Amino acid sequence: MPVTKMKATIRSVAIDLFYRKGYFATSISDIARGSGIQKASIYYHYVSKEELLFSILESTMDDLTDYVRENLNRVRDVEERLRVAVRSHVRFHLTRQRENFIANSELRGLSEPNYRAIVRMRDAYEGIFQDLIRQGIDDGVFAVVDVKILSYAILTLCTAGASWFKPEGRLSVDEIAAIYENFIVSGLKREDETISTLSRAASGGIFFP
Amino acid sequence: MPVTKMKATIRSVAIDLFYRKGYFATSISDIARGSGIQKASIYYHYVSKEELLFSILESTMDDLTDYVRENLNRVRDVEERLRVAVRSHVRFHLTRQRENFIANSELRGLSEPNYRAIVRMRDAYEGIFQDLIRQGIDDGVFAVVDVKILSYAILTLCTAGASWFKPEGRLSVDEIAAIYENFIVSGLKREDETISTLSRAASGGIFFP
DNA sequence: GTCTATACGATGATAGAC
DNA sequence: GTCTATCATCGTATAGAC
Repeated sequence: MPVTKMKATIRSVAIDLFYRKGYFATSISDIARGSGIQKASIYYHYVSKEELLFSILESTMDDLTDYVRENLNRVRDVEERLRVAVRSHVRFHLTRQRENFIANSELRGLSEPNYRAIVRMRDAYEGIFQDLIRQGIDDGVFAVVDVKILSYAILTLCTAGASWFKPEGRLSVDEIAAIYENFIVSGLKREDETISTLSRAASGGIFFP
Repeated sequence: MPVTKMKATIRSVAIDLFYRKGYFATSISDIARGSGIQKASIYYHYVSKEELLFSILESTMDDLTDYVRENLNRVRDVEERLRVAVRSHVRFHLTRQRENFIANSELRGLSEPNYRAIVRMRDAYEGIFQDLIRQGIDDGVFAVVDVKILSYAILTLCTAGASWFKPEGRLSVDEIAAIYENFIVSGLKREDETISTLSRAASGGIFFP
Protein backbone atom coordinates (compact mmCIF):
# COMPACT_ATOMS: atom_id res chain seq x y z
CA MET A 1 0.00 0.00 0.00
CA PRO A 2 1.34 3.39 -1.00
CA VAL A 3 2.20 5.86 1.73
CA THR A 4 1.99 9.60 1.20
CA LYS A 5 5.21 11.54 1.17
CA MET A 6 4.47 13.46 4.37
CA LYS A 7 3.46 10.31 6.21
CA ALA A 8 6.82 8.79 5.27
CA THR A 9 8.65 11.94 6.33
CA ILE A 10 6.96 11.95 9.71
CA ARG A 11 7.85 8.33 10.16
CA SER A 12 11.49 8.82 9.34
CA VAL A 13 11.78 11.91 11.54
CA ALA A 14 10.16 9.96 14.36
CA ILE A 15 12.60 7.08 13.92
CA ASP A 16 15.48 9.48 14.11
CA LEU A 17 14.20 11.23 17.24
CA PHE A 18 13.05 8.09 19.04
CA TYR A 19 16.51 6.70 18.45
CA ARG A 20 18.38 9.76 19.63
CA LYS A 21 16.21 10.98 22.48
CA GLY A 22 13.90 8.10 23.26
CA TYR A 23 10.16 7.74 22.76
CA PHE A 24 9.01 9.47 25.95
CA ALA A 25 11.49 12.30 25.64
CA THR A 26 10.34 13.01 22.08
CA SER A 27 7.27 15.21 21.80
CA ILE A 28 4.82 15.54 18.97
CA SER A 29 6.09 19.10 18.63
CA ASP A 30 9.61 17.81 18.05
CA ILE A 31 8.40 15.49 15.32
CA ALA A 32 6.34 18.26 13.73
CA ARG A 33 9.28 20.65 13.77
CA GLY A 34 11.50 18.03 12.14
CA SER A 35 8.86 17.34 9.51
CA GLY A 36 8.29 21.02 8.73
CA ILE A 37 4.63 21.09 9.70
CA GLN A 38 2.52 22.07 12.71
CA LYS A 39 1.95 19.54 15.42
CA ALA A 40 -1.79 19.34 14.81
CA SER A 41 -1.05 18.15 11.28
CA ILE A 42 0.65 15.05 12.60
CA TYR A 43 -2.75 13.80 13.71
CA TYR A 44 -4.05 13.86 10.17
CA HIS A 45 -1.56 11.07 9.38
CA TYR A 46 -1.41 9.14 12.64
CA VAL A 47 -4.17 8.89 15.20
CA SER A 48 -1.76 9.02 18.12
CA LYS A 49 1.85 9.08 19.11
CA GLU A 50 1.58 5.44 20.11
CA GLU A 51 0.26 4.41 16.71
CA LEU A 52 3.33 6.01 15.19
CA LEU A 53 5.59 4.00 17.47
CA PHE A 54 3.63 0.82 16.87
CA SER A 55 3.77 1.11 13.10
CA ILE A 56 7.55 1.46 13.29
CA LEU A 57 7.94 -1.56 15.54
CA GLU A 58 5.53 -3.71 13.57
CA SER A 59 7.10 -3.18 10.19
CA THR A 60 10.59 -3.60 11.58
CA MET A 61 9.68 -6.97 13.06
CA ASP A 62 7.94 -7.99 9.85
CA ASP A 63 10.87 -7.08 7.67
CA LEU A 64 13.38 -8.72 9.98
CA THR A 65 11.49 -11.99 10.07
CA ASP A 66 10.99 -12.04 6.30
CA TYR A 67 14.64 -11.24 5.67
CA VAL A 68 15.98 -14.02 7.88
CA ARG A 69 13.43 -16.58 6.64
CA GLU A 70 14.23 -15.82 3.02
CA ASN A 71 17.96 -16.24 3.52
CA LEU A 72 17.42 -19.47 5.42
CA ASN A 73 15.50 -20.92 2.50
CA ARG A 74 18.67 -21.19 0.49
CA VAL A 75 20.62 -23.39 2.89
CA ARG A 76 20.16 -26.90 4.27
CA ASP A 77 23.16 -27.77 6.46
CA VAL A 78 22.36 -27.08 10.13
CA GLU A 79 25.55 -25.31 11.09
CA GLU A 80 25.46 -23.25 7.93
CA ARG A 81 21.83 -22.40 8.62
CA LEU A 82 22.68 -21.03 12.04
CA ARG A 83 25.50 -19.06 10.49
CA VAL A 84 23.17 -17.62 7.89
CA ALA A 85 20.59 -16.74 10.54
CA VAL A 86 23.16 -14.94 12.67
CA ARG A 87 24.65 -13.16 9.68
CA SER A 88 21.23 -12.06 8.49
CA HIS A 89 20.24 -10.86 11.92
CA VAL A 90 23.41 -8.82 12.31
CA ARG A 91 23.23 -7.37 8.81
CA PHE A 92 19.64 -6.31 9.31
CA HIS A 93 20.33 -4.77 12.69
CA LEU A 94 23.37 -2.84 11.56
CA THR A 95 21.89 -1.52 8.35
CA ARG A 96 18.58 -0.52 9.90
CA GLN A 97 20.20 0.44 13.14
CA ARG A 98 17.85 3.06 14.47
CA GLU A 99 14.61 1.16 13.90
CA ASN A 100 16.07 -1.90 15.52
CA PHE A 101 17.36 0.02 18.47
CA ILE A 102 13.86 1.39 19.01
CA ALA A 103 12.32 -2.04 18.58
CA ASN A 104 14.50 -3.29 21.41
CA SER A 105 14.18 -0.44 23.85
CA GLU A 106 10.84 1.27 23.46
CA LEU A 107 8.33 -1.53 23.96
CA ARG A 108 7.25 0.22 27.12
CA GLY A 109 5.62 2.94 25.11
CA LEU A 110 2.95 0.48 24.00
CA SER A 111 -0.42 -0.19 25.58
CA GLU A 112 -1.28 -3.77 26.50
CA PRO A 113 -2.79 -4.98 23.19
CA ASN A 114 -0.08 -3.43 21.06
CA TYR A 115 2.58 -4.66 23.42
CA ARG A 116 1.25 -8.18 23.20
CA ALA A 117 1.20 -8.04 19.41
CA ILE A 118 4.88 -7.11 19.21
CA VAL A 119 5.90 -9.65 21.83
CA ARG A 120 4.11 -12.35 19.88
CA MET A 121 6.07 -11.40 16.78
CA ARG A 122 9.29 -11.39 18.74
CA ASP A 123 8.56 -14.79 20.22
CA ALA A 124 7.95 -16.22 16.75
CA TYR A 125 11.24 -14.74 15.59
CA GLU A 126 13.15 -16.18 18.53
CA GLY A 127 11.55 -19.51 17.70
CA ILE A 128 13.52 -19.60 14.43
CA PHE A 129 16.78 -19.56 16.37
CA GLN A 130 15.55 -21.98 19.00
CA ASP A 131 14.57 -24.48 16.31
CA LEU A 132 17.97 -24.14 14.70
CA ILE A 133 19.82 -24.74 17.95
CA ARG A 134 17.61 -27.71 18.82
CA GLN A 135 18.13 -29.18 15.37
CA GLY A 136 21.88 -28.77 15.76
CA ILE A 137 21.80 -30.56 19.07
CA ASP A 138 19.69 -33.39 17.68
CA ASP A 139 22.10 -33.80 14.80
CA GLY A 140 25.02 -33.90 17.22
CA VAL A 141 26.61 -30.83 15.67
CA PHE A 142 26.16 -28.67 18.75
CA ALA A 143 26.73 -29.66 22.33
CA VAL A 144 23.73 -30.16 24.58
CA VAL A 145 22.84 -26.71 25.84
CA ASP A 146 19.90 -24.85 27.28
CA VAL A 147 18.14 -23.81 24.10
CA LYS A 148 16.11 -20.92 25.50
CA ILE A 149 18.88 -19.27 27.45
CA LEU A 150 21.32 -19.56 24.60
CA SER A 151 18.88 -18.26 22.01
CA TYR A 152 18.33 -15.17 24.14
CA ALA A 153 22.06 -14.82 24.64
CA ILE A 154 22.83 -15.11 20.95
CA LEU A 155 20.15 -12.69 19.83
CA THR A 156 21.01 -10.16 22.51
CA LEU A 157 24.66 -10.11 21.70
CA CYS A 158 24.03 -9.67 17.99
CA THR A 159 21.40 -7.03 18.58
CA ALA A 160 23.73 -5.04 20.80
CA GLY A 161 25.69 -4.04 17.73
CA ALA A 162 22.81 -1.71 16.84
CA SER A 163 23.56 0.42 19.87
CA TRP A 164 27.20 1.17 19.22
CA PHE A 165 27.80 0.50 15.52
CA LYS A 166 29.02 3.43 13.43
CA PRO A 167 28.96 2.95 9.65
CA GLU A 168 32.12 5.02 9.26
CA GLY A 169 33.86 3.09 12.05
CA ARG A 170 36.76 0.67 12.11
CA LEU A 171 34.84 -2.45 11.09
CA SER A 172 32.33 -3.11 8.33
CA VAL A 173 28.96 -4.75 8.82
CA ASP A 174 30.21 -8.00 7.34
CA GLU A 175 33.32 -8.06 9.47
CA ILE A 176 31.26 -7.65 12.61
CA ALA A 177 28.82 -10.29 11.43
CA ALA A 178 31.72 -12.69 10.87
CA ILE A 179 33.12 -12.07 14.35
CA TYR A 180 29.77 -12.78 15.98
CA GLU A 181 29.08 -15.76 13.78
CA ASN A 182 32.35 -17.47 14.63
CA PHE A 183 32.15 -16.70 18.30
CA ILE A 184 28.64 -18.12 18.49
CA VAL A 185 29.27 -21.26 16.48
CA SER A 186 32.38 -22.17 18.40
CA GLY A 187 30.55 -21.40 21.62
CA LEU A 188 27.86 -23.89 20.70
CA LYS A 189 30.28 -26.56 19.50
CA ARG A 190 31.84 -27.03 22.86
CA GLU A 191 33.99 -29.99 23.87
CA ASP A 192 33.40 -32.54 26.61
CA GLU A 193 35.61 -30.85 29.16
CA THR A 194 33.48 -27.76 29.10
CA ILE A 195 30.25 -29.67 29.17
CA SER A 196 31.27 -31.45 32.31
CA THR A 197 31.90 -28.12 34.02
CA LEU A 198 28.40 -27.12 33.04
CA SER A 199 26.68 -30.18 34.36
CA ARG A 200 28.74 -30.04 37.51
CA ALA A 201 27.49 -26.52 38.12
CA ALA A 202 23.96 -27.17 36.91
CA SER A 203 23.57 -30.10 39.25
CA GLY A 204 24.33 -28.02 42.27
CA GLY A 205 28.00 -28.62 42.93
CA ILE A 206 28.90 -24.97 42.63
CA PHE A 207 32.09 -23.42 43.78
CA PHE A 208 32.49 -19.69 43.85
CA PRO A 209 34.23 -17.56 42.83
CA MET B 1 27.89 7.53 55.37
CA PRO B 2 24.56 6.76 57.04
CA VAL B 3 21.39 7.35 55.08
CA THR B 4 18.12 8.23 56.75
CA LYS B 5 15.36 5.68 56.67
CA MET B 6 13.07 7.77 54.44
CA LYS B 7 15.86 8.52 52.01
CA ALA B 8 16.47 4.80 51.68
CA THR B 9 12.76 4.14 51.25
CA ILE B 10 12.46 6.71 48.49
CA ARG B 11 15.44 5.19 46.76
CA SER B 12 14.07 1.70 46.88
CA VAL B 13 10.62 2.78 45.72
CA ALA B 14 12.26 4.66 42.86
CA ILE B 15 14.29 1.62 41.84
CA ASP B 16 11.15 -0.45 41.74
CA LEU B 17 9.20 2.08 39.67
CA PHE B 18 12.03 2.95 37.30
CA TYR B 19 12.43 -0.75 36.66
CA ARG B 20 8.75 -1.45 36.09
CA LYS B 21 7.62 1.69 34.28
CA GLY B 22 10.80 3.41 33.20
CA TYR B 23 12.36 6.65 34.40
CA PHE B 24 10.38 9.04 32.22
CA ALA B 25 7.08 7.31 32.83
CA THR B 26 7.59 7.47 36.59
CA SER B 27 6.54 10.73 38.21
CA ILE B 28 7.64 12.26 41.48
CA SER B 29 4.04 11.79 42.60
CA ASP B 30 4.31 8.07 41.94
CA ILE B 31 7.44 7.85 44.05
CA ALA B 32 5.89 9.91 46.83
CA ARG B 33 2.79 7.75 46.87
CA GLY B 34 4.91 4.62 47.07
CA SER B 35 6.95 6.11 49.90
CA GLY B 36 3.92 7.23 51.87
CA ILE B 37 4.73 10.94 51.82
CA GLN B 38 3.75 14.03 49.82
CA LYS B 39 5.65 14.79 46.65
CA ALA B 40 7.11 18.02 48.00
CA SER B 41 8.80 16.00 50.75
CA ILE B 42 10.85 14.12 48.17
CA TYR B 43 12.75 17.33 47.53
CA TYR B 44 13.95 17.50 51.10
CA HIS B 45 15.94 14.30 50.41
CA TYR B 46 16.90 14.71 46.77
CA VAL B 47 17.36 17.98 44.94
CA SER B 48 15.84 16.64 41.73
CA LYS B 49 14.46 13.59 40.02
CA GLU B 50 17.68 13.31 38.05
CA GLU B 51 19.81 13.30 41.19
CA LEU B 52 17.77 10.37 42.39
CA LEU B 53 18.42 8.48 39.18
CA PHE B 54 22.09 9.40 39.18
CA SER B 55 22.65 8.22 42.75
CA ILE B 56 21.15 4.85 41.84
CA LEU B 57 23.30 4.46 38.75
CA GLU B 58 26.46 5.63 40.46
CA SER B 59 26.28 3.30 43.42
CA THR B 60 25.30 0.38 41.22
CA MET B 61 28.35 0.88 39.04
CA ASP B 62 30.54 1.32 42.10
CA ASP B 63 29.32 -1.84 43.75
CA LEU B 64 29.57 -3.84 40.55
CA THR B 65 33.15 -2.81 39.92
CA ASP B 66 34.18 -3.48 43.50
CA TYR B 67 32.52 -6.86 43.52
CA VAL B 68 34.18 -8.09 40.34
CA ARG B 69 37.59 -6.68 41.30
CA GLU B 70 37.45 -8.31 44.73
CA ASN B 71 36.63 -11.72 43.29
CA LEU B 72 39.35 -11.40 40.69
CA ASN B 73 41.93 -10.79 43.39
CA ARG B 74 41.68 -14.40 44.49
CA VAL B 75 42.61 -16.00 41.16
CA ARG B 76 45.69 -15.97 38.94
CA ASP B 77 45.10 -18.30 35.97
CA VAL B 78 43.87 -16.31 32.95
CA GLU B 79 41.06 -18.58 31.87
CA GLU B 80 39.90 -18.97 35.43
CA ARG B 81 40.05 -15.21 35.87
CA LEU B 82 37.75 -14.67 32.92
CA ARG B 83 35.41 -17.30 34.29
CA VAL B 84 35.37 -15.57 37.66
CA ALA B 85 34.72 -12.21 36.04
CA VAL B 86 31.81 -13.56 34.02
CA ARG B 87 30.38 -15.41 36.99
CA SER B 88 30.65 -12.34 39.19
CA HIS B 89 29.06 -10.14 36.57
CA VAL B 90 26.13 -12.50 36.12
CA ARG B 91 25.64 -13.03 39.84
CA PHE B 92 25.62 -9.32 40.50
CA HIS B 93 23.21 -8.62 37.66
CA LEU B 94 20.77 -11.34 38.61
CA THR B 95 20.73 -10.60 42.32
CA ARG B 96 20.44 -6.84 41.93
CA GLN B 97 18.33 -7.17 38.86
CA ARG B 98 16.29 -3.99 38.94
CA GLU B 99 19.15 -1.60 39.62
CA ASN B 100 21.18 -3.16 36.86
CA PHE B 101 18.35 -3.04 34.41
CA ILE B 102 18.00 0.66 35.12
CA ALA B 103 21.74 1.18 34.82
CA ASN B 104 21.58 -0.29 31.34
CA SER B 105 18.49 1.38 29.99
CA GLU B 106 18.00 4.76 31.64
CA LEU B 107 21.22 6.59 30.91
CA ARG B 108 19.21 8.91 28.73
CA GLY B 109 17.62 10.46 31.77
CA LEU B 110 20.95 12.06 32.64
CA SER B 111 22.22 15.50 31.71
CA GLU B 112 25.58 15.76 29.98
CA PRO B 113 27.92 15.92 33.03
CA ASN B 114 26.15 13.12 34.86
CA TYR B 115 25.97 11.07 31.71
CA ARG B 116 29.67 11.43 31.16
CA ALA B 117 30.43 10.40 34.73
CA ILE B 118 28.52 7.14 34.37
CA VAL B 119 29.97 6.39 30.96
CA ARG B 120 33.46 6.86 32.36
CA MET B 121 32.69 4.34 35.08
CA ARG B 122 31.27 1.93 32.55
CA ASP B 123 34.32 2.27 30.32
CA ALA B 124 36.60 1.50 33.25
CA TYR B 125 34.52 -1.56 34.03
CA GLU B 126 34.62 -2.80 30.44
CA GLY B 127 38.36 -2.32 30.60
CA ILE B 128 38.61 -5.12 33.15
CA PHE B 129 37.17 -7.56 30.65
CA GLN B 130 39.19 -6.20 27.76
CA ASP B 131 42.41 -6.65 29.74
CA LEU B 132 41.43 -10.21 30.58
CA ILE B 133 40.71 -11.11 26.96
CA ARG B 134 43.93 -9.46 25.77
CA GLN B 135 45.91 -11.32 28.42
CA GLY B 136 44.33 -14.59 27.34
CA ILE B 137 45.27 -13.94 23.74
CA ASP B 138 48.84 -13.02 24.67
CA ASP B 139 49.15 -16.21 26.69
CA GLY B 140 47.84 -18.23 23.76
CA VAL B 141 44.86 -19.48 25.75
CA PHE B 142 42.29 -17.65 23.63
CA ALA B 143 42.24 -17.34 19.88
CA VAL B 144 43.07 -14.01 18.32
CA VAL B 145 39.87 -12.03 18.37
CA ASP B 146 38.70 -8.44 18.25
CA VAL B 147 38.97 -7.52 21.91
CA LYS B 148 36.58 -4.57 21.92
CA ILE B 149 33.78 -6.18 19.98
CA LEU B 150 33.96 -9.36 21.99
CA SER B 151 34.07 -7.57 25.32
CA TYR B 152 30.88 -5.73 24.39
CA ALA B 153 29.32 -8.96 23.19
CA ILE B 154 30.19 -10.83 26.37
CA LEU B 155 29.01 -8.13 28.72
CA THR B 156 25.81 -7.56 26.81
CA LEU B 157 24.84 -11.17 26.73
CA CYS B 158 25.47 -11.59 30.45
CA THR B 159 23.66 -8.38 31.29
CA ALA B 160 20.63 -9.43 29.30
CA GLY B 161 19.80 -11.93 32.00
CA ALA B 162 18.71 -9.01 34.17
CA SER B 163 15.81 -8.31 31.85
CA TRP B 164 14.17 -11.71 31.84
CA PHE B 165 15.45 -13.50 34.94
CA LYS B 166 12.86 -14.60 37.48
CA PRO B 167 14.18 -15.77 40.86
CA GLU B 168 11.40 -18.36 41.13
CA GLY B 169 12.04 -19.57 37.56
CA ARG B 170 13.39 -22.80 36.13
CA LEU B 171 17.10 -22.02 36.58
CA SER B 172 19.07 -20.66 39.51
CA VAL B 173 21.48 -17.75 39.32
CA ASP B 174 24.45 -20.10 39.45
CA GLU B 175 23.11 -22.36 36.76
CA ILE B 176 22.64 -19.43 34.42
CA ALA B 177 26.08 -18.11 35.28
CA ALA B 178 27.57 -21.51 34.44
CA ILE B 179 25.79 -21.64 31.09
CA TYR B 180 27.09 -18.21 30.09
CA GLU B 181 30.54 -18.90 31.41
CA ASN B 182 30.98 -22.06 29.39
CA PHE B 183 29.50 -20.62 26.25
CA ILE B 184 31.82 -17.63 26.45
CA VAL B 185 34.99 -19.52 27.23
CA SER B 186 34.48 -22.04 24.47
CA GLY B 187 33.59 -19.21 22.13
CA LEU B 188 36.93 -17.57 22.86
CA LYS B 189 38.93 -20.77 22.65
CA ARG B 190 38.15 -21.35 19.04
CA GLU B 191 40.03 -23.73 16.80
CA ASP B 192 41.97 -22.98 13.62
CA GLU B 193 39.17 -23.86 11.26
CA THR B 194 36.96 -21.20 12.73
CA ILE B 195 39.70 -18.63 12.80
CA SER B 196 40.33 -19.04 9.12
CA THR B 197 36.67 -18.39 8.39
CA LEU B 198 36.99 -15.22 10.37
CA SER B 199 40.01 -13.91 8.60
CA ARG B 200 38.57 -14.88 5.26
CA ALA B 201 35.52 -12.77 6.02
CA ALA B 202 37.41 -10.00 7.74
CA SER B 203 39.75 -9.59 4.81
CA GLY B 204 36.91 -8.95 2.43
CA GLY B 205 36.24 -12.33 0.85
CA ILE B 206 32.65 -12.40 1.98
CA PHE B 207 30.01 -14.67 0.66
CA PHE B 208 26.43 -14.13 1.60
CA PRO B 209 24.18 -15.53 2.82
C1' DG C 1 -3.76 18.45 4.12
C1' DT C 2 -2.32 21.99 6.76
C1' DC C 3 -3.27 25.79 9.61
C1' DT C 4 -4.44 28.57 14.24
C1' DA C 5 -6.31 28.26 18.59
C1' DT C 6 -7.27 25.94 22.55
C1' DA C 7 -8.82 22.39 25.98
C1' DC C 8 -7.20 19.96 29.73
C1' DG C 9 -4.38 17.28 32.54
C1' DA C 10 0.11 16.26 34.48
C1' DT C 11 4.63 17.40 35.43
C1' DG C 12 8.92 18.98 38.12
C1' DA C 13 9.84 22.08 41.35
C1' DT C 14 9.30 26.00 45.03
C1' DA C 15 7.37 28.80 49.20
C1' DG C 16 6.36 28.88 53.53
C1' DA C 17 3.57 27.00 57.62
C1' DC C 18 3.97 23.61 61.24
C1' DG D 1 11.07 16.49 58.04
C1' DT D 2 6.74 16.72 56.37
C1' DC D 3 2.84 19.30 55.13
C1' DT D 4 -0.51 22.33 51.95
C1' DA D 5 -0.74 25.34 48.27
C1' DT D 6 0.74 26.92 44.10
C1' DC D 7 3.57 28.11 39.94
C1' DA D 8 5.02 27.77 35.40
C1' DT D 9 5.43 24.82 31.76
C1' DC D 10 4.69 21.35 28.70
C1' DG D 11 2.38 17.26 27.14
C1' DT D 12 -1.22 14.92 23.85
C1' DA D 13 -4.96 15.65 21.46
C1' DT D 14 -9.18 18.13 19.33
C1' DA D 15 -12.14 21.86 16.81
C1' DG D 16 -12.86 24.18 13.12
C1' DA D 17 -11.19 27.63 9.44
C1' DC D 18 -8.91 27.65 5.01
